[in-house]
This record gives sequence, C-alpha cells and structure tokens, in this order.
Amino acid sequence: MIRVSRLIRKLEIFAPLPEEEKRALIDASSTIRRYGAHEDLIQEGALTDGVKIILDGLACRYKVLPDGRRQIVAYFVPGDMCDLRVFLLKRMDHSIGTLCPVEAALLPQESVLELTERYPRLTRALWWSTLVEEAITREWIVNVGHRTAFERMAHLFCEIFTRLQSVGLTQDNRCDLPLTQSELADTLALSAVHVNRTLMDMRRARLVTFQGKQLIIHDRQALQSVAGFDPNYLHLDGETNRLPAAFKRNTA
Amino acid sequence: MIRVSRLIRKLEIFAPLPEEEKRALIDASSTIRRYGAHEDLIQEGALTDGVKIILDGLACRYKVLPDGRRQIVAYFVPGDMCDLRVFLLKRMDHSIGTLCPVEAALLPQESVLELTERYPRLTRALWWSTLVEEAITREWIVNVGHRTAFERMAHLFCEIFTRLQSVGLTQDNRCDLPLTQSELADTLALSAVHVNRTLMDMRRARLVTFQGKQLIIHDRQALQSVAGFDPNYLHLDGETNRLPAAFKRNTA
DNA sequence: TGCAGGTCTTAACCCAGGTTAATGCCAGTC
DNA sequence: GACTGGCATTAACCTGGGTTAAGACCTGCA
Repeated sequence: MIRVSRLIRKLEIFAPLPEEEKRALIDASSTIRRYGAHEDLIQEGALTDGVKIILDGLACRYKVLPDGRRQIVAYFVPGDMCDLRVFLLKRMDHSIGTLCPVEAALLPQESVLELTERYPRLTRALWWSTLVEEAITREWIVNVGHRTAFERMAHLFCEIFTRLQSVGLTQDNRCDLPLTQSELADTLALSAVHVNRTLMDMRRARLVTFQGKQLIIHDRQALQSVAGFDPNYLHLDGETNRLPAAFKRNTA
Repeated sequence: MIRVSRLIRKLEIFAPLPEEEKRALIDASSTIRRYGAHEDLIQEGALTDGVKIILDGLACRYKVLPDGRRQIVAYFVPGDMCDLRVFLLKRMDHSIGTLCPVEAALLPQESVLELTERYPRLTRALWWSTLVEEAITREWIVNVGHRTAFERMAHLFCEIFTRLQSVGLTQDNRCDLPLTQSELADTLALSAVHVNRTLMDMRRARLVTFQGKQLIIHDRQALQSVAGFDPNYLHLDGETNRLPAAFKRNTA
C-alpha cells in the first residue's frame, strides 16, 4: 500500500488529482520515520523544519502554560500533514507530539517548495486542507468556550470519529483512540476527574463507551444531537467544496 | 495615503517586497466598500467570494450556536485580510461581521489567483500572514480553555493593543476599541455581567480602563504579567520569521 | 509472584463565574 | 424635555466543574 494514500484520498475530496501530481507527492515523501508514544515531533521554540505526514497513529499540537498545564489544540490523524508552511516562521510557537507510536513521512522543505511551485492542482488541494484545519481550530474555540463538559466531549467524539471514518479507520461504530483520560482533559480544558465523571455519565446514558483505548459509539444520532454537531465545518463532503473557475479547466 | 499601506507594512514584517509586487497589490485592491456597524461582510452558509482587506474599523469572525449564543473567534484590525483562500471552500462555515463602521478594499477572486500566480514574494508574505492568524486562533483556545476571566481579558487586551500598535493605531498607552461589554463577553466566552465585574476589578487595580470605546492601559508590564502574555505567537518581530533559503535569493 | 507507577474511579468540599433582575445612565429623536 | 432602547453596573443566589485525596485496577518488570 502506498504510504501516503490516506493523504491523497483526503486531498481528492477536494478535487481529483492527475496521476503525475500524485506520483510527485508520493516520491517526495518516501522517507519514513517512526516515533514512540509521547515523543515530540517538534518542540516549541525550535527551528522549524520540513513537513510531516502522519501515516499511522495519533499526534497532536499542544501548548504548555507557565503553570505546567497543557492545552492540546489539534489532533493529527493518519492522512493529516503537520504544518504545510511552518517553515515561513522561524520558530515554533507550539509543540507537536505523539500520543501513541506514530509513523510519519518526511517532506523536506525543498520538496514542499518544489511541489507547490510545479503542481498547481496539488498546491490548491494542500491549501484547501489547511483551510479545513483552520476551520476545525475555530470550532474548538466554540467547543471550549460555549459547551458544557458533556456536550463538549460528545462533540469531540463526533469529530474524531467522523475524521477517522473518512480515512477508513473505523469499524462499524467503533474506532481505536489511543488517549488517556487526562489527555482528553488537556484537550477539552477540563480536569481529569471531571472527564472521568462525564465519561461515566455517557456510558450510563448508553451513548458512548470509551475504554481500553477504544471508542464505541452506541447511538451516533443521539450523540450528534446532544453535541450540536454539524459536520459541515469538516468540509468532508465534496459538495461543500468548489474550485475557482479559473482552475477548473485544468482538472479534467 | 495608499489605502492598503497598513497591509503592506504588515507583510513587510516578514520580508521586504519589491516595488512591483507592492504596486500590483495596490492596483488590485482599488475597489473600496464601506459597511455600517454590525453589518455582515459575509454570512455563514453563503457562497464565498473575493477577499476583503480591512482599511479602517474593526471586524470579526463569529459563529452562532443553535441556542443563539455567539462566539467571536477572531478580530480583524486595519491591515488584516479576511480569508485569503476561502474561495476554495464552497460555503462559509462561519460569518464575518463588523463591530463598527468599516472600510474595506475588495480583492476579487481572479486578482487573488493572478497575484499568487505571478508574484512569489507577495504570495509567501500572504501565506505567512495566514500562519500568524492561525497562531492567534490557537492562542485563543488556550485563553478560553485555561485562563481565569481576569487573565483572559488581560490577555485579550494585550493582544489587541499589540496588534493595533503594530499598525500605528495606538497613542501612547491608549487606543480606540469600538466594542461593547457584551461583545467582549462573546469573545471571551464569559457572561456580560462577569465581563463588567472583571472590567471593574481591572479598573480598581489600576491596570486598565476600558470606557467610552477607549482602552487605556495604565501598567502594561503588570498587565502582560498577569495575563501570561508572550507576544511571540503574533510573530510581529522580524527576528522570529525566516525565509526559506531557496527563496532568499530573489529578495535582495 | 510481588512490587511500582500509571491510570481510573469515587466521594467531599469549594469557588469562579452564570443567571436573573433591578437600577442607572446615556444619546437619539419626535 | 419626555420617551425609548441600548449599555453599564450591582446585588443575590445557584451550579458546573475544580481540587484534594484515597482506593482500586492494571501492566510491565525484576
């Protein structure tokens, strides 16, 4: 199996890519690296380097506060890229770390520059994927700011499940989710204790079971409804995307 | 005065732009539009159109929840662009509205495509500015998630003041800030009542006075310190940015 | 096989911030 | 110069979620 096939599958939600451009992306990302659990791919303050494409496992962006508390601000699932264009900033203003063992493809800076200079369709698809990422970050502000613990967690589960589903990493109503409760807490801006309480409530409500690093969604409809989850912001539906007219010509 | 000079000034924090590219940007953005206070530039669900550059006034991105509550997820100050590449998405997943009368330059989609195709330096500078915007969004998650009302508000004031300062819109220790307390509440994910309480506390602590749409910072050092504000994430310091080597050649 | 460190679970107690509601203070405007 | 509607301010009361702490449950390792 082609290592970056999940990325390509994702990019093609936006628009089909010509074989040549797919091949160029595959060729450029042939260097694979493996990371252990809870290892940093890159640390806050470090000089930025090339782009990483997550092939397997789960990673996250996070920020650490002076008092040592941590806020996870994004998850990376297989097929996601960490920071298409970070090399434009001198130093990272946050860290990226793994949550479990991770396999990633490296795309050196020069390759990114070259690809984006030569392949307009690929470039637009990559841009699009960064727009989606931004949309997710915005939704997280709403989540942390305006939803109760229960809704918030329900919303996160809906999002993760939907994203994993779109890259073929769910089975029926379940998926692997290698997170501890306190990592969930760092994500949702809740205490670990309250995450546990809420998880128990969800289990009792027969909505969701999250145990042994497995997420089982018993009633997706109900879950989405309590969460107020509208998948629109994930832009996973081809219908919600469009190509600028000037660009469509080249796409057939 | 050139209408988009603030944008150009901002972009040149990243790297100086050749005259030709500046001129191209100025020419492309010669259509000016005026909006009233609390008017939408674009609404959630609408088809996306061209890019807008804020010349004067204050605008914001916001999302509305089913229960009618609103979360402001970003501010646009003069010199900011609303969504360089939104036209890659079919429909908006949030709205952009004004907070006071606003003057904006319109950059039609075709101009964006043309500029980004012809002018690599300008393009990179524009990319950079979207990276900065993303960094701000991430910091907002931390703000809403992990800081107390007092710290949170202090942090927002530090950020806004710094951003306005960088485009020359502050006088000494004060700046115009055309927000009501309940708009502040929508930003900080607090109730309007608690915003008022906190504002009073800040006034009493002789840190900040926010009255009559004016923000006066009495003790910036102290404010930054309670907020845990580290301006690094704004990337306004030229030193924190860098050009990829492959690109530097063309920049002299 | 027993121990150690991480994780999960539960209970008891507390407080930051939400909610409701009343009052005051404008700036238009007819 | 009264009337209206939007803001700001304050008080009284309540609750969701934080904190602390203790016990149970794992899993890997010696």
